[in-house]
Order: sequence, then structure tokens, then C-alpha cells
Amino acid sequence: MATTIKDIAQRVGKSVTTVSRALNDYNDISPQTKERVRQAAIEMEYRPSVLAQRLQKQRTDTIGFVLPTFGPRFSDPFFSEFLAGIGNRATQLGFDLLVSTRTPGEEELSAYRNYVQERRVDGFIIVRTRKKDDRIDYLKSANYPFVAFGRVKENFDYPFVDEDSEFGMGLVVEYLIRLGHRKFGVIAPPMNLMFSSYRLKGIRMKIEEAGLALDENLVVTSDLTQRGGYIQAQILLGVPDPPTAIVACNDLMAFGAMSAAQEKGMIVGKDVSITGFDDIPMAEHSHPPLTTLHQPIYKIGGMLSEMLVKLVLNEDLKKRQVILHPSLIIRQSCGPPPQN
Amino acid sequence: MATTIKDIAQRVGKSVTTVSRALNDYNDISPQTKERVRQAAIEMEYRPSVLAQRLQKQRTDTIGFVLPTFGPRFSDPFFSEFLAGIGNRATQLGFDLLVSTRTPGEEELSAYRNYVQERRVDGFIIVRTRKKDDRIDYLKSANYPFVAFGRVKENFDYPFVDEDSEFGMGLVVEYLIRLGHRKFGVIAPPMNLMFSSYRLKGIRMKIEEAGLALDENLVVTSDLTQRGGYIQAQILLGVPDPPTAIVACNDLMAFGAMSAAQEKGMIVGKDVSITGFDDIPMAEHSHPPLTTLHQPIYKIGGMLSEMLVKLVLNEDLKKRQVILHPSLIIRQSCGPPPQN
DNA sequence: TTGAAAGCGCTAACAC
DNA sequence: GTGTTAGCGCTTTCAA
Repeated sequence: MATTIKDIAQRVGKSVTTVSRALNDYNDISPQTKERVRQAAIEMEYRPSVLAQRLQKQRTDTIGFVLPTFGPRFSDPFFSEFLAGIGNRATQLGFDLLVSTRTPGEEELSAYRNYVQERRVDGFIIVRTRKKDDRIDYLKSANYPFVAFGRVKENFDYPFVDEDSEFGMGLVVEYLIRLGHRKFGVIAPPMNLMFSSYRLKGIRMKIEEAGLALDENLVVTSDLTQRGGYIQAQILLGVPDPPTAIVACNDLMAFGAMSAAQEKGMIVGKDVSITGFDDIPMAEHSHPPLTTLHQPIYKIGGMLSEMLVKLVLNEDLKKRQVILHPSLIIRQSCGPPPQN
Repeated sequence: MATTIKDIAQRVGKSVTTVSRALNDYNDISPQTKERVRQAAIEMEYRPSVLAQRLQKQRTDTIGFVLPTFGPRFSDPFFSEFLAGIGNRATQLGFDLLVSTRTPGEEELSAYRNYVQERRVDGFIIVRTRKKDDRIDYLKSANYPFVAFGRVKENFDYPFVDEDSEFGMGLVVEYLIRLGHRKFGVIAPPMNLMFSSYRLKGIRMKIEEAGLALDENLVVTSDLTQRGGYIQAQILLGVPDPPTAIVACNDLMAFGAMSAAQEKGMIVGKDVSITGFDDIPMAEHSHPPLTTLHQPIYKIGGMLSEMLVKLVLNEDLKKRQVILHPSLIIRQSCGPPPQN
């Protein structure tokens, strides 16, 4: 069995309390005792039992992360990177990360309820906020700590990080207009997602600002997967007078759109321009490399972990709400519209 | 504060012991008491404190999973799916999953040591076994429970699941030969990985069986990423008399190879054939869709969780070592070699 | 059929 | 400076 604080106490001939305090560097312990205790701890390879510490502290030192996926599986590179971001920062801060995947809906919400009721985690990180977000409503009402990646439609009085999608999409559309595009297709995310509004708004605004009009028939929505982008792009490219540029609201859908175009024999970046959002690692190595908006996914994950941990420990957040600005990464998936 | 067993005891006017036993359905409790206790538990929304249970049981009910990545980030769809598989099965079995990402090497091993010494997890799931695997050596010597996805070079006397890579690659090569290919390029995984040997062996064997020879200059190794596949394929396609078929040892590298070929103006499936391994979800929607070997990644994750949990609970494993057979998924990335 | 008491490993209030 | 005592919430002897 592993050595406990008791074993050390025995060894150095002191009480358990003294050992505990020596180890935790209380200043009412004599330097000699401290030293002896520490020495013994090292020799005996002592490690505190996190289990006992947690019970006593009434804290799990664990962050909960319920990944919303369609079906139980997940293979979204965006989330992989995000996960690594929160996980690694959490580890650095001495917290564990408890992950599970749920399909949005009742089942998902009950996962939150369970974790809360069983006090299994100290707080949550929420992603892909919805316009009206059950998870947030619930956690607020339960008065349970959480931070979110994203805002909600109203009352976003909670700590969050978000990117300025509106601004980002503005950059993309501006760029496409500068290239000469006049007719846009949009592959939007599901409408209940908050960032869907922002991204669409950004697109519309810039188009109108340029004195152009966005044909609402060329705005389709899909599920953020490659397959979804593929299917919707087939539709967009199949209409009589198809768009010369397709703005996809994430990289995965953009990849799907590229496949659809290529299948039709089109050259992406020449016959049609396609853009994404996120700049996942694959975006650099697709064919052609994808023009997209960069967000520091890994870093955002880290920020959220840090914020949540501070929240749990009742420390001050320097910034309770932060909004990041994505940057436009120009690669080869866009070009001037084909002459015709 | 949440209700405890004590609160219930008070409410029903029984001792804490009785309540505990009633809740755990001991049969030395009168049916009436049991009923009253249960009723009270429901009304008071009682949930046992996992923290307390764990301390008492001296078990963390947690599975450890240290994801080997190059650098702290990860965005490999293979692992995403795998992770979902182990995570969801673990949840069903009442276990938490503790994830972190580490770069293989000393830092990684010390993560294992820490988890073991702090008794933070009850056991580990190990992936991407190496020919000589530190992690396995360590866990064996520490006598700590683990299961692995993959074998090691010698002495694989431990519970594992593995796919028969040799067999799988045989299917691929057979298929390519049937299409008429005679000159193969191979993008192999890092040589220290165990499955690297198996896959190469499978390739070599089938080629030789057909009375052909594998040009060792056309066997390159890469790091399992898309970028890596891209770079190596550029080399393979740049030699004077390039291969007509490129066998990549995972899907990501195959995608990279496709990009490289396309960048050269080649049509994949016509000017050059390319195959992968894993059948990640994206393989179906690349352009062209990728011919590859299917492994049930999600399911394998689930199997491993289940095996590990049984191990931890000292239950019998029906099968301690299982080897799966991948199946060939034919899509459009291969065709007959170009006439010349 | 039930309850008192001990203990899992640790921290902390309070005395000395 | 240090030790005694209690307690975190639960399970499990053991005795009644």
C-alpha cells in the first residue's frame, strides 16, 4: 500500500497534524521538523491521496466538459484541438478534465444535472452556445460555476470567451468582393446556434454595404460536417445561375463543398471560390489549401480552463468576458470569379 | 448543501448504517424500512457523494488515457473517435475518463508515474504501442492494470485489442495488383510503432507473393499527419519513374498524398492510385473518396474500456487478447495504372 | 433487523 | 511549535 501521512508521522515521531502542516508549509512548524518531515516524505515516496484531499476540501478538482455531438461519436478536428487546450491547461492548474459526449437535447441536459447533483465536477465548460441555451439556464439556476465559449441571444451575464464572428465574416466577404465576386452562396450552421446569427449577420452586412444583395435562396444551412457541406454545395452549384463564391461557416463544411465542386469537374479557386472558418490544421493541407478565418482554438480552450478554475477557487477574473478577433488566412481556395 | 445519508437517517429516524444498507439493497433490512428509506431518498433528491464512496472503496472509478501527440495539441480524427468510444463506454460502466495529451518520451512516462503514485486512476488504456514500449514495461513492473490497443515486439502477455494490419495491408495490395499496379510507393508510419512493422510486412509479403519486388527506395516514413503524407508523397511522385500506386499507412497521410498528387495536376484514381488505413469519417467525403481499410475505431475504444473496467473490478475477461480483421472499403481513389 | 463504532486519508479549529 | 479532536460522507465489521 502507498505511504500515508500517518506513516510519516510514525517515522518522524510526530503527530499527523504536524506532518500535514509541515508538508503544507504552515509557518507554525519549526524549520527542523519541517525539514525532517520533508525528508521522510521523499524517502518514503509519499504522495497525498487526492481522494482524501478532495473529500475533505469538498472539491473534486475536476472540470466537466460535455461535448455536443450528433450521435455518440465525434471526429471533429475543431473539438480535438479545443479539448487538448482545455485539458492541458487544466492539468497544469491541478484539475482533471471529465469528458463525455452527448447529443444536444434532453439526454444532454440530464448529463449536466447528474454531474451537478452528484457533485462530480466543480464546474463546466460549455461550447457552441445556442440562442436559447438550456445548459446555461440550468447552470445559472443551479448556481453552478461555468464558463462558455460563445454568447447567447439575451442575458449573457456570465463569463465567456467568444470570437467576433460578425467581424470575421466581414473580412471574408470584403476579400471576396475585392476579388470581383458578386454572387454568393452561404452554407450556414444550424440556426439555433448563436454563432450562426453572428456569422450570417456579418456576411449580410458587408454584402449590403457594398451595394449588393444576398440572394436568400442561396443561403442553405447544414450541420457543420463535411458530409453536410458536400450535400448543400451540390445544391448551391446545381442551380441555374450558381454563385461564384461559397462562404461556408466552418472548415469542415468548406471541405465538403470543395469535394462537391471538384466532383463536378470544377477547379476550386478558379471556377469557384470557397472559404471556411476556424482554420483547423487540415485547412493548410487540403487541396487546394483553404482560405479561412483563424481562431486560436487551442488557446481559447486554455483560457476557458483558466477562467473556470479561478471561478471555482473564488479568485478574481481579470476579464470576465472576452471577445477575440479572427484573422483572415488567405490561401488558394479563392480567386477572381470566372469570366463568362 | 446537498443531502447526505445522514439527513435521510434523521428524517426516517434510523441510523446511518441502516440507511446505507437499505440504499444498497442489503437483505438484512426489513422491507418496510427499505421502502421508507428509498422514498425519503427520492423526496430529498439524495445522491451519494462519489468522493466519499471513492475514498472508502479506495478506488477512483476513473480510467486514465494519455494521448500520445506530437506537441500538446491534437487534431487527429482517429483519436477523436477512439476517445468517444472509450469515454462513452466508461460512462455507462460508471467510470470517469481522465484524458491528457503528452509527447512520447520522458514527459509522457512521468505522467504515468504521477497518476500511479497519486492513485489518480484505477488503470490505463494505452494506444499506438511501440515495438519496445516504456509505458507497458512500467505499468507491468508497477503491477498496475492496463489494456492496450496494439501489441509490442516481444512478450505481449497483457490484455489487448489489435487489428491484423498484416492481413489488412494484404487486402489492399492484392486489390491494387488486381487493378494492374506493379510499382508501389509506401508511406509508412514511424518505425518505432509496432503497427508499422505489421503493415509493412503485409505489404511486402503480398507483393512478393505476386512475384513482384518492392523498391525499397519507394518506402518512405512519415508522422501519420496530413502534412507528413503531403511532403513524402511529393518525394515519391518526384522520382524519375514514380510509383503508380501509393499505399499510405493511415488515412490522414493518404489525404496529404492526394493533395500532393493533385497539386501536380494528377487525377487521383486515374493518374495515380492512393489508399489509406482506418476509414475515418472524412475518408468518405474526400475528393475523391478514399479507398481504405475499415476498423471499428469507436467500438474498439468501447471494448478496451470494458476490458479495463473488468480488470479493475477483478472480473473475468472472456477474451484477454483479441485481434480484429479490417475490411477493405473500395471507393474512388484507385483505378488501373495509367497506360503509358 | 438494527445501531454503535471504526476507518478510508486528509485538513483545520482549538487547546496547550 | 505541537498535539488532540472532530469531521468530510460513506461502508462495514461487530455486537445487540
